[in-house]
Amino acid sequence: MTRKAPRHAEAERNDQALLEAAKKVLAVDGAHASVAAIATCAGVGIASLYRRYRSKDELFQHLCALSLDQWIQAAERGLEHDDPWEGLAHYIGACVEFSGGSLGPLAGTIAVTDEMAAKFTRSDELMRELVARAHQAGVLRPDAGTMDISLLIEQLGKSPLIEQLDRQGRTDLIGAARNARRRTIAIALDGLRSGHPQLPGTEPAPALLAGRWEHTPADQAKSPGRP
Amino acid sequence: MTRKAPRHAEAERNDQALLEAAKKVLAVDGAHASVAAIATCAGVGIASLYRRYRSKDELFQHLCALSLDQWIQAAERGLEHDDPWEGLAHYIGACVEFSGGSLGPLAGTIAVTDEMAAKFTRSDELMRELVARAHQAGVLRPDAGTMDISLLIEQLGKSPLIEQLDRQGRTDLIGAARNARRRTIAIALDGLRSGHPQLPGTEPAPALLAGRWEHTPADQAKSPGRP
DNA sequence: CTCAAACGGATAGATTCGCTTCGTTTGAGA
DNA sequence: TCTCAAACGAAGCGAATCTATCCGTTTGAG
Repeated sequence: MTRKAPRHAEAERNDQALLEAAKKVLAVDGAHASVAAIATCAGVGIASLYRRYRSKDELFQHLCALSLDQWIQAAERGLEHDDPWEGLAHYIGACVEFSGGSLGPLAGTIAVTDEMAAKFTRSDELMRELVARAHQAGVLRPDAGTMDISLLIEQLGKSPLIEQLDRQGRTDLIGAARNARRRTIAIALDGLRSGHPQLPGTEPAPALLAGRWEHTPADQAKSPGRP
Repeated sequence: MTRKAPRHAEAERNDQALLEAAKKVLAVDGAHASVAAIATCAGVGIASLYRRYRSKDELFQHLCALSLDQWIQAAERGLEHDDPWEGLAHYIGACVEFSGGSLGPLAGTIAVTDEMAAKFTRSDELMRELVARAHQAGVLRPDAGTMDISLLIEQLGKSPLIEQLDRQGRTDLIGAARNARRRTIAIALDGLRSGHPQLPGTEPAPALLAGRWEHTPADQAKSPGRP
Protein backbone atom coordinates (compact mmCIF):
# COMPACT_ATOMS: atom_id res chain seq x y z
CA MET A 1 0.00 0.00 0.00
CA THR A 2 1.90 2.96 -1.26
CA ARG A 3 0.89 6.60 -0.76
CA LYS A 4 -2.18 6.45 1.37
CA ALA A 5 -2.89 9.38 3.63
CA PRO A 6 -0.77 12.48 3.48
CA ARG A 7 -3.15 14.51 5.66
CA HIS A 8 -5.34 11.86 7.15
CA ALA A 9 -5.27 13.23 10.68
CA GLU A 10 -6.44 16.68 9.63
CA ALA A 11 -9.29 15.12 7.67
CA GLU A 12 -10.45 13.23 10.74
CA ARG A 13 -10.35 16.36 12.89
CA ASN A 14 -12.26 18.31 10.28
CA ASP A 15 -14.95 15.67 10.08
CA GLN A 16 -15.47 15.86 13.82
CA ALA A 17 -15.55 19.65 13.73
CA LEU A 18 -18.08 19.57 10.91
CA LEU A 19 -20.49 17.34 12.80
CA GLU A 20 -20.21 19.46 15.91
CA ALA A 21 -20.70 22.64 13.92
CA ALA A 22 -23.66 21.21 12.04
CA LYS A 23 -25.41 20.43 15.30
CA LYS A 24 -24.72 23.88 16.65
CA VAL A 25 -25.83 25.75 13.56
CA LEU A 26 -28.92 23.59 13.25
CA ALA A 27 -29.87 24.46 16.80
CA VAL A 28 -29.44 28.16 16.15
CA ASP A 29 -30.60 28.60 12.57
CA GLY A 30 -33.22 25.89 12.42
CA ALA A 31 -34.11 23.98 9.30
CA HIS A 32 -32.75 26.61 6.92
CA ALA A 33 -29.19 26.29 8.18
CA SER A 34 -26.83 26.73 5.24
CA VAL A 35 -23.83 24.61 4.40
CA ALA A 36 -21.72 27.77 4.25
CA ALA A 37 -22.64 28.61 7.85
CA ILE A 38 -21.81 25.08 8.98
CA ALA A 39 -18.43 25.06 7.24
CA THR A 40 -17.55 28.49 8.62
CA CYS A 41 -18.55 27.46 12.13
CA ALA A 42 -16.35 24.39 11.82
CA GLY A 43 -13.47 26.53 10.58
CA VAL A 44 -13.11 24.58 7.34
CA GLY A 45 -13.82 25.24 3.69
CA ILE A 46 -17.05 24.24 2.03
CA ALA A 47 -15.23 21.76 -0.16
CA SER A 48 -14.12 19.81 2.90
CA LEU A 49 -17.77 19.26 3.68
CA TYR A 50 -18.67 18.04 0.22
CA ARG A 51 -15.64 15.81 0.10
CA ARG A 52 -17.11 13.78 2.94
CA TYR A 53 -20.82 14.02 2.28
CA ARG A 54 -22.36 13.87 -1.13
CA SER A 55 -25.00 16.43 -0.20
CA LYS A 56 -26.37 18.53 2.61
CA ASP A 57 -29.03 15.90 3.27
CA GLU A 58 -26.43 13.17 3.66
CA LEU A 59 -24.65 15.19 6.31
CA PHE A 60 -27.88 15.70 8.21
CA GLN A 61 -28.77 12.04 7.98
CA HIS A 62 -25.42 11.09 9.43
CA LEU A 63 -25.93 13.62 12.20
CA CYS A 64 -29.32 12.10 12.99
CA ALA A 65 -27.83 8.65 13.27
CA LEU A 66 -25.22 9.91 15.69
CA SER A 67 -27.83 11.68 17.78
CA LEU A 68 -29.93 8.54 17.94
CA ASP A 69 -26.88 6.79 19.30
CA GLN A 70 -26.83 9.35 22.07
CA TRP A 71 -30.47 8.69 22.89
CA ILE A 72 -29.80 4.98 23.05
CA GLN A 73 -26.77 5.51 25.24
CA ALA A 74 -28.72 7.76 27.60
CA ALA A 75 -31.38 5.07 28.00
CA GLU A 76 -28.79 2.37 28.64
CA ARG A 77 -27.12 4.52 31.27
CA GLY A 78 -30.51 5.20 32.82
CA LEU A 79 -31.27 1.50 33.05
CA GLU A 80 -27.97 0.96 34.85
CA HIS A 81 -29.22 3.00 37.79
CA ASP A 82 -30.64 0.84 40.58
CA ASP A 83 -33.17 3.51 41.53
CA PRO A 84 -35.90 3.57 38.85
CA TRP A 85 -36.60 7.26 39.35
CA GLU A 86 -32.95 8.22 39.23
CA GLY A 87 -32.64 6.25 36.02
CA LEU A 88 -35.59 7.97 34.37
CA ALA A 89 -34.46 11.38 35.57
CA HIS A 90 -30.99 10.77 34.17
CA TYR A 91 -32.47 9.75 30.85
CA ILE A 92 -34.70 12.80 30.56
CA GLY A 93 -31.99 15.15 31.73
CA ALA A 94 -29.41 13.74 29.35
CA CYS A 95 -31.74 13.78 26.36
CA VAL A 96 -32.79 17.34 27.02
CA GLU A 97 -29.19 18.34 27.48
CA PHE A 98 -27.53 16.99 24.36
CA SER A 99 -30.41 16.96 21.96
CA GLY A 100 -30.84 20.69 22.21
CA GLY A 101 -33.81 20.16 19.94
CA SER A 102 -31.38 19.95 17.06
CA LEU A 103 -33.22 17.20 15.29
CA GLY A 104 -36.66 18.69 15.58
CA PRO A 105 -36.38 21.13 12.68
CA LEU A 106 -35.01 18.36 10.48
CA ALA A 107 -38.07 16.17 10.81
CA GLY A 108 -39.83 15.90 7.49
CA THR A 109 -37.07 17.64 5.54
CA ILE A 110 -34.80 14.64 5.05
CA ALA A 111 -35.50 11.03 4.14
CA VAL A 112 -35.30 8.46 6.92
CA THR A 113 -32.56 5.95 6.24
CA ASP A 114 -32.80 2.31 7.29
CA GLU A 115 -30.07 2.95 9.81
CA MET A 116 -32.06 5.76 11.39
CA ALA A 117 -35.22 3.68 11.53
CA ALA A 118 -33.46 0.78 13.21
CA LYS A 119 -31.88 3.00 15.83
CA PHE A 120 -35.16 4.71 16.47
CA THR A 121 -36.79 1.35 17.16
CA ARG A 122 -34.03 0.35 19.54
CA SER A 123 -34.26 3.67 21.36
CA ASP A 124 -38.00 3.29 21.68
CA GLU A 125 -37.70 -0.16 23.24
CA LEU A 126 -35.21 1.00 25.85
CA MET A 127 -37.31 3.98 26.78
CA ARG A 128 -40.40 1.83 27.20
CA GLU A 129 -38.45 -0.33 29.62
CA LEU A 130 -37.28 2.69 31.60
CA VAL A 131 -40.81 4.01 31.93
CA ALA A 132 -42.33 0.64 32.79
CA ARG A 133 -39.79 0.19 35.56
CA ALA A 134 -40.61 3.59 37.01
CA HIS A 135 -44.30 2.85 36.82
CA GLN A 136 -43.92 -0.46 38.63
CA ALA A 137 -41.91 1.18 41.37
CA GLY A 138 -44.69 3.73 41.77
CA VAL A 139 -42.38 6.74 41.49
CA LEU A 140 -43.69 7.94 38.12
CA ARG A 141 -47.26 9.21 38.00
CA PRO A 142 -49.31 6.38 36.50
CA ASP A 143 -51.23 8.57 34.07
CA ALA A 144 -48.09 9.74 32.26
CA GLY A 145 -46.86 7.40 29.51
CA THR A 146 -43.91 7.21 27.16
CA MET A 147 -45.53 9.59 24.72
CA ASP A 148 -46.00 12.23 27.40
CA ILE A 149 -42.36 11.93 28.35
CA SER A 150 -41.14 11.99 24.76
CA LEU A 151 -43.09 15.15 24.12
CA LEU A 152 -41.83 16.68 27.33
CA ILE A 153 -38.26 15.98 26.26
CA GLU A 154 -38.89 17.52 22.88
CA GLN A 155 -40.51 20.54 24.47
CA LEU A 156 -37.65 21.10 26.88
CA GLY A 157 -34.96 20.17 24.41
CA LYS A 158 -35.21 23.33 22.42
CA SER A 159 -33.89 26.35 24.25
CA PRO A 160 -34.72 29.51 22.29
CA LEU A 161 -33.21 31.79 24.89
CA ILE A 162 -29.79 30.15 24.92
CA GLU A 163 -29.75 29.92 21.14
CA GLN A 164 -30.50 33.58 20.83
CA LEU A 165 -27.95 34.72 23.37
CA ASP A 166 -25.51 32.54 21.48
CA ARG A 167 -26.39 34.25 18.22
CA GLN A 168 -25.99 37.66 19.78
CA GLY A 169 -22.71 36.68 21.35
CA ARG A 170 -23.89 37.50 24.86
CA THR A 171 -21.54 35.01 26.44
CA ASP A 172 -21.96 36.81 29.75
CA LEU A 173 -25.60 35.76 30.07
CA ILE A 174 -25.31 32.20 28.81
CA GLY A 175 -24.25 30.84 32.17
CA ALA A 176 -27.32 32.32 33.80
CA ALA A 177 -29.48 30.95 31.00
CA ARG A 178 -28.15 27.43 31.51
CA ASN A 179 -28.91 27.68 35.22
CA ALA A 180 -32.42 28.89 34.45
CA ARG A 181 -32.88 26.01 32.08
CA ARG A 182 -31.84 23.49 34.68
CA ARG A 183 -34.48 24.88 36.99
CA THR A 184 -37.16 24.57 34.34
CA ILE A 185 -36.23 20.95 33.80
CA ALA A 186 -36.37 20.32 37.54
CA ILE A 187 -39.86 21.80 37.70
CA ALA A 188 -41.05 19.55 34.88
CA LEU A 189 -39.47 16.48 36.52
CA ASP A 190 -41.27 17.30 39.76
CA GLY A 191 -44.49 17.34 37.77
CA LEU A 192 -43.83 13.80 36.62
CA ARG A 193 -43.59 12.29 40.09
CA SER A 194 -46.48 10.43 41.67
CA GLY A 195 -49.05 12.23 43.78
CA HIS A 196 -50.69 14.65 41.37
CA PRO A 197 -54.29 14.88 40.14
CA GLN A 198 -55.25 13.05 36.96
CA LEU A 199 -54.00 14.46 33.66
CA PRO A 200 -56.58 15.72 31.17
CA GLY A 201 -57.51 13.59 28.16
CA THR A 202 -55.93 10.25 27.33
CA GLU A 203 -52.37 9.32 26.46
CA PRO A 204 -51.50 10.23 22.87
CA ALA A 205 -51.01 7.45 20.32
CA PRO A 206 -47.45 6.64 19.22
CA ALA A 207 -48.41 7.55 15.65
CA LEU A 208 -48.08 11.17 16.68
CA LEU A 209 -44.31 10.96 16.86
CA ALA A 210 -43.84 8.46 14.08
CA GLY A 211 -45.78 10.47 11.53
CA ARG A 212 -43.73 13.60 11.80
CA TRP A 213 -40.72 12.05 10.11
CA GLU A 214 -42.63 11.11 7.01
CA HIS A 215 -40.60 12.64 4.23
CA THR A 216 -42.41 15.04 1.91
CA PRO A 217 -40.17 14.27 -1.07
CA ALA A 218 -38.86 17.68 -2.05
CA ASP A 219 -42.32 18.88 -3.03
CA GLN A 220 -44.35 21.53 -1.30
CA ALA A 221 -42.55 22.25 1.95
CA LYS A 222 -44.31 25.56 1.62
CA SER A 223 -45.70 27.90 4.17
CA PRO A 224 -49.24 27.60 5.47
CA GLY A 225 -51.01 29.21 2.58
CA ARG A 226 -54.22 28.45 0.81
CA PRO A 227 -53.91 25.88 -1.97
CA MET B 1 -66.76 64.79 3.62
CA THR B 2 -67.17 63.60 0.07
CA ARG B 3 -65.81 60.34 -1.26
CA LYS B 4 -64.26 58.64 1.70
CA ALA B 5 -64.17 54.88 1.70
CA PRO B 6 -65.37 52.92 -1.29
CA ARG B 7 -64.01 49.60 0.02
CA HIS B 8 -63.37 50.35 3.64
CA ALA B 9 -64.91 47.17 5.02
CA GLU B 10 -62.76 44.92 2.88
CA ALA B 11 -59.66 46.80 3.94
CA GLU B 12 -60.50 46.22 7.58
CA ARG B 13 -61.08 42.52 7.03
CA ASN B 14 -57.81 42.21 5.16
CA ASP B 15 -55.90 43.92 7.92
CA GLN B 16 -57.25 41.43 10.43
CA ALA B 17 -56.46 38.51 8.16
CA LEU B 18 -52.94 39.82 7.67
CA LEU B 19 -52.22 39.99 11.38
CA GLU B 20 -53.61 36.54 11.96
CA ALA B 21 -51.62 35.16 9.04
CA ALA B 22 -48.44 36.87 10.18
CA LYS B 23 -48.72 35.23 13.57
CA LYS B 24 -49.34 31.84 12.03
CA VAL B 25 -46.53 32.03 9.52
CA LEU B 26 -44.14 33.36 12.14
CA ALA B 27 -44.91 30.39 14.35
CA VAL B 28 -44.28 27.97 11.52
CA ASP B 29 -41.43 29.55 9.57
CA GLY B 30 -39.62 31.32 12.38
CA ALA B 31 -37.79 34.59 12.03
CA HIS B 32 -37.23 34.21 8.29
CA ALA B 33 -40.92 34.23 7.47
CA SER B 34 -41.40 36.01 4.17
CA VAL B 35 -43.94 38.71 3.40
CA ALA B 36 -45.06 36.71 0.37
CA ALA B 37 -45.92 33.75 2.61
CA ILE B 38 -47.82 35.99 5.00
CA ALA B 39 -49.82 37.64 2.25
CA THR B 40 -50.63 34.32 0.64
CA CYS B 41 -51.70 32.83 3.96
CA ALA B 42 -53.98 35.82 4.52
CA GLY B 43 -55.41 35.40 1.04
CA VAL B 44 -54.50 38.93 -0.05
CA GLY B 45 -51.97 40.44 -2.42
CA ILE B 46 -48.58 41.62 -1.27
CA ALA B 47 -49.51 45.20 -2.08
CA SER B 48 -52.29 45.11 0.48
CA LEU B 49 -49.69 44.39 3.11
CA TYR B 50 -47.40 47.23 2.08
CA ARG B 51 -50.33 49.60 1.83
CA ARG B 52 -50.86 49.27 5.59
CA TYR B 53 -47.32 48.80 6.84
CA ARG B 54 -44.36 50.66 5.51
CA SER B 55 -42.11 47.62 5.91
CA LYS B 56 -41.95 44.08 7.13
CA ASP B 57 -40.52 45.28 10.44
CA GLU B 58 -43.40 47.64 11.01
CA LEU B 59 -45.88 44.80 10.61
CA PHE B 60 -43.98 42.70 13.12
CA GLN B 61 -43.78 45.55 15.59
CA HIS B 62 -47.52 46.03 15.40
CA LEU B 63 -47.98 42.31 15.91
CA CYS B 64 -45.80 42.42 18.99
CA ALA B 65 -47.83 45.22 20.50
CA LEU B 66 -51.03 43.26 19.96
CA SER B 67 -49.53 40.15 21.53
CA LEU B 68 -48.40 42.14 24.54
CA ASP B 69 -52.00 43.25 24.91
CA GLN B 70 -52.96 39.61 25.11
CA TRP B 71 -50.42 38.97 27.84
CA ILE B 72 -51.76 41.90 29.80
CA GLN B 73 -55.31 40.74 29.35
CA ALA B 74 -54.44 37.21 30.47
CA ALA B 75 -52.87 38.60 33.65
CA GLU B 76 -55.88 40.79 34.36
CA ARG B 77 -58.22 37.85 33.90
CA GLY B 78 -56.01 35.79 36.18
CA LEU B 79 -56.15 38.40 38.91
CA GLU B 80 -59.94 38.34 38.71
CA HIS B 81 -59.97 34.77 39.97
CA ASP B 82 -60.55 34.54 43.73
CA ASP B 83 -58.38 31.44 44.01
CA PRO B 84 -54.72 32.49 43.65
CA TRP B 85 -53.72 29.18 42.11
CA GLU B 86 -56.58 29.16 39.65
CA GLY B 87 -55.59 32.67 38.66
CA LEU B 88 -51.97 31.77 38.06
CA ALA B 89 -52.89 28.59 36.23
CA HIS B 90 -55.23 30.53 33.97
CA TYR B 91 -52.51 33.04 33.23
CA ILE B 92 -49.93 30.42 32.33
CA GLY B 93 -52.38 28.37 30.32
CA ALA B 94 -53.63 31.38 28.38
CA CYS B 95 -50.15 32.70 27.63
CA VAL B 96 -48.93 29.33 26.46
CA GLU B 97 -52.04 28.92 24.35
CA PHE B 98 -52.11 32.15 22.37
CA SER B 99 -48.47 33.08 22.33
CA GLY B 100 -47.53 29.94 20.49
CA GLY B 101 -43.98 31.21 20.88
CA SER B 102 -44.64 33.50 17.96
CA LEU B 103 -42.69 36.38 19.38
CA GLY B 104 -39.65 34.44 20.41
CA PRO B 105 -37.98 34.28 17.00
CA LEU B 106 -38.56 38.00 16.54
CA ALA B 107 -36.53 38.98 19.57
CA GLY B 108 -33.45 40.86 18.49
CA THR B 109 -34.50 41.16 14.87
CA ILE B 110 -36.74 44.20 15.21
CA ALA B 111 -36.35 47.44 17.12
CA VAL B 112 -38.37 47.82 20.31
CA THR B 113 -40.84 50.68 20.01
CA ASP B 114 -41.84 52.84 22.96
CA GLU B 115 -45.29 51.32 22.81
CA MET B 116 -43.85 47.83 23.12
CA ALA B 117 -41.64 48.81 26.04
CA ALA B 118 -44.52 50.40 27.95
CA LYS B 119 -46.74 47.39 27.48
CA PHE B 120 -43.98 45.06 28.52
CA THR B 121 -43.55 47.00 31.76
CA ARG B 122 -47.25 46.85 32.48
CA SER B 123 -47.37 43.13 31.76
CA ASP B 124 -44.43 42.56 34.06
CA GLU B 125 -46.11 44.38 36.94
CA LEU B 126 -49.30 42.39 36.65
CA MET B 127 -47.45 39.10 36.52
CA ARG B 128 -45.43 39.98 39.59
CA GLU B 129 -48.70 40.58 41.42
CA LEU B 130 -50.12 37.25 40.29
CA VAL B 131 -47.05 35.39 41.47
CA ALA B 132 -46.81 37.24 44.79
CA ARG B 133 -50.42 36.41 45.52
CA ALA B 134 -49.85 32.72 44.83
CA HIS B 135 -46.73 32.75 47.00
CA GLN B 136 -48.57 34.32 49.91
CA ALA B 137 -51.35 31.77 49.64
CA GLY B 138 -48.73 29.04 49.76
CA VAL B 139 -49.97 27.26 46.66
CA LEU B 140 -46.97 28.09 44.48
CA ARG B 141 -43.64 26.52 45.43
CA PRO B 142 -41.68 29.26 47.20
CA ASP B 143 -38.43 28.64 45.30
CA ALA B 144 -39.99 29.38 41.90
CA GLY B 145 -40.08 33.06 40.96
CA THR B 146 -41.45 35.15 38.12
CA MET B 147 -38.43 34.45 35.96
CA ASP B 148 -38.88 30.71 36.30
CA ILE B 149 -42.50 31.05 35.28
CA SER B 150 -41.72 33.35 32.37
CA LEU B 151 -39.18 30.91 31.06
CA LEU B 152 -41.58 28.03 31.54
CA ILE B 153 -44.18 29.87 29.50
CA GLU B 154 -41.68 30.56 26.79
CA GLN B 155 -40.55 26.96 26.78
CA LEU B 156 -44.07 25.59 26.55
CA GLY B 157 -45.28 28.28 24.20
CA LYS B 158 -43.51 26.94 21.18
CA SER B 159 -45.01 23.72 19.89
CA PRO B 160 -42.76 22.27 17.19
CA LEU B 161 -44.92 19.21 16.73
CA ILE B 162 -48.12 21.11 16.00
CA GLU B 163 -46.31 23.54 13.73
CA GLN B 164 -44.86 20.71 11.75
CA LEU B 165 -48.08 18.78 11.39
CA ASP B 166 -49.58 22.05 10.27
CA ARG B 167 -46.90 22.48 7.64
CA GLN B 168 -47.40 18.94 6.39
CA GLY B 169 -51.14 19.38 6.31
CA ARG B 170 -51.75 16.43 8.64
CA THR B 171 -55.00 17.86 9.95
CA ASP B 172 -55.95 14.42 11.18
CA LEU B 173 -53.22 14.40 13.83
CA ILE B 174 -53.48 17.99 15.00
CA GLY B 175 -56.32 17.26 17.40
CA ALA B 176 -54.27 14.56 19.07
CA ALA B 177 -51.29 16.92 19.21
CA ARG B 178 -53.30 19.61 20.98
CA ASN B 179 -54.47 17.06 23.53
CA ALA B 180 -50.89 15.94 24.07
CA ARG B 181 -49.84 19.53 24.53
CA ARG B 182 -52.49 20.12 27.16
CA ARG B 183 -51.15 17.19 29.10
CA THR B 184 -47.60 18.52 28.94
CA ILE B 185 -48.77 21.85 30.30
CA ALA B 186 -50.63 20.10 33.10
CA ILE B 187 -47.48 18.21 34.06
CA ALA B 188 -45.48 21.42 34.21
CA LEU B 189 -48.18 23.14 36.29
CA ASP B 190 -48.14 20.25 38.76
CA GLY B 191 -44.40 20.80 39.08
CA LEU B 192 -45.03 24.39 40.11
CA ARG B 193 -47.24 23.54 43.09
CA SER B 194 -45.90 23.52 46.62
CA GLY B 195 -44.45 20.40 48.16
CA HIS B 196 -41.41 19.62 46.04
CA PRO B 197 -37.71 19.52 46.89
CA GLN B 198 -35.66 22.68 46.47
CA LEU B 199 -34.82 23.77 42.93
CA PRO B 200 -31.15 23.80 41.87
CA GLY B 201 -29.26 27.10 41.70
CA THR B 202 -30.78 30.48 42.40
CA GLU B 203 -33.54 32.37 40.65
CA PRO B 204 -32.34 33.96 37.40
CA ALA B 205 -31.98 37.74 37.19
CA PRO B 206 -34.57 39.70 35.21
CA ALA B 207 -31.82 40.93 32.90
CA LEU B 208 -31.95 37.54 31.21
CA LEU B 209 -35.26 38.29 29.59
CA ALA B 210 -34.72 42.00 29.08
CA GLY B 211 -31.44 41.58 27.24
CA ARG B 212 -32.75 39.35 24.51
CA TRP B 213 -34.72 42.12 22.87
CA GLU B 214 -31.71 44.37 22.41
CA HIS B 215 -31.79 45.17 18.73
CA THR B 216 -28.72 44.32 16.69
CA PRO B 217 -29.30 47.08 14.13
CA ALA B 218 -29.32 45.25 10.83
CA ASP B 219 -25.69 44.28 11.18
CA GLN B 220 -24.36 40.78 11.63
CA ALA B 221 -27.33 38.61 12.41
CA LYS B 222 -25.05 35.89 11.20
CA SER B 223 -24.69 32.30 12.15
CA PRO B 224 -22.38 31.14 14.92
CA GLY B 225 -19.14 31.28 13.03
CA ARG B 226 -15.70 32.33 14.01
CA PRO B 227 -15.02 36.06 13.74
C1' DC C 1 -73.04 56.07 -13.86
C1' DT C 2 -68.41 57.92 -11.85
C1' DC C 3 -64.22 57.62 -10.05
C1' DA C 4 -61.21 57.41 -6.06
C1' DA C 5 -59.93 53.83 -2.99
C1' DA C 6 -58.45 49.41 -2.60
C1' DC C 7 -57.25 45.36 -4.97
C1' DG C 8 -53.96 41.35 -6.82
C1' DG C 9 -50.11 39.93 -9.07
C1' DA C 10 -46.11 40.73 -12.22
C1' DT C 11 -41.64 42.51 -11.73
C1' DA C 12 -37.22 44.68 -10.43
C1' DG C 13 -32.91 44.48 -7.94
C1' DA C 14 -30.42 42.43 -4.55
C1' DT C 15 -29.39 38.51 -1.74
C1' DT C 16 -28.71 33.69 -0.60
C1' DC C 17 -28.48 28.91 -1.55
C1' DG C 18 -26.41 24.33 -2.74
C1' DC C 19 -22.78 22.75 -5.10
C1' DT C 20 -18.45 22.70 -8.33
C1' DT C 21 -14.03 23.99 -9.82
C1' DC C 22 -9.50 25.33 -9.14
C1' DG C 23 -5.01 26.79 -7.55
C1' DT C 24 -2.44 26.04 -3.11
C1' DT C 25 -0.66 23.63 1.00
C1' DT C 26 0.75 19.63 3.54
C1' DG C 27 3.28 15.72 5.14
C1' DA C 28 4.41 10.50 4.64
C1' DG C 29 7.43 7.75 1.85
C1' DA C 30 11.58 7.55 -1.21
C1' DT D 1 15.60 16.50 1.45
C1' DC D 2 12.61 16.06 -2.28
C1' DT D 3 8.18 14.39 -4.39
C1' DC D 4 3.46 14.29 -5.33
C1' DA D 5 -1.14 12.63 -4.28
C1' DA D 6 -4.36 13.73 -0.85
C1' DA D 7 -6.60 17.24 1.35
C1' DC D 8 -7.26 22.02 1.69
C1' DG D 9 -9.86 27.05 1.40
C1' DA D 10 -12.29 30.02 -1.23
C1' DA D 11 -14.02 32.18 -5.53
C1' DG D 12 -17.64 31.36 -8.75
C1' DC D 13 -22.09 29.51 -10.99
C1' DG D 14 -26.89 29.18 -11.98
C1' DA D 15 -31.12 28.80 -9.68
C1' DA D 16 -34.16 30.15 -6.27
C1' DT D 17 -35.92 33.70 -2.86
C1' DC D 18 -36.78 37.88 -0.69
C1' DT D 19 -38.31 42.73 -0.01
C1' DA D 20 -40.50 46.30 -2.03
C1' DT D 21 -42.62 48.84 -6.06
C1' DC D 22 -45.53 49.51 -10.07
C1' DC D 23 -49.53 49.12 -12.69
C1' DG D 24 -53.80 47.63 -14.77
C1' DT D 25 -58.32 45.98 -12.74
C1' DT D 26 -62.26 45.70 -9.58
C1' DT D 27 -65.39 47.61 -6.27
C1' DG D 28 -69.04 50.24 -4.23
C1' DA D 29 -70.58 54.89 -2.03
C1' DG D 30 -72.33 59.12 -3.89
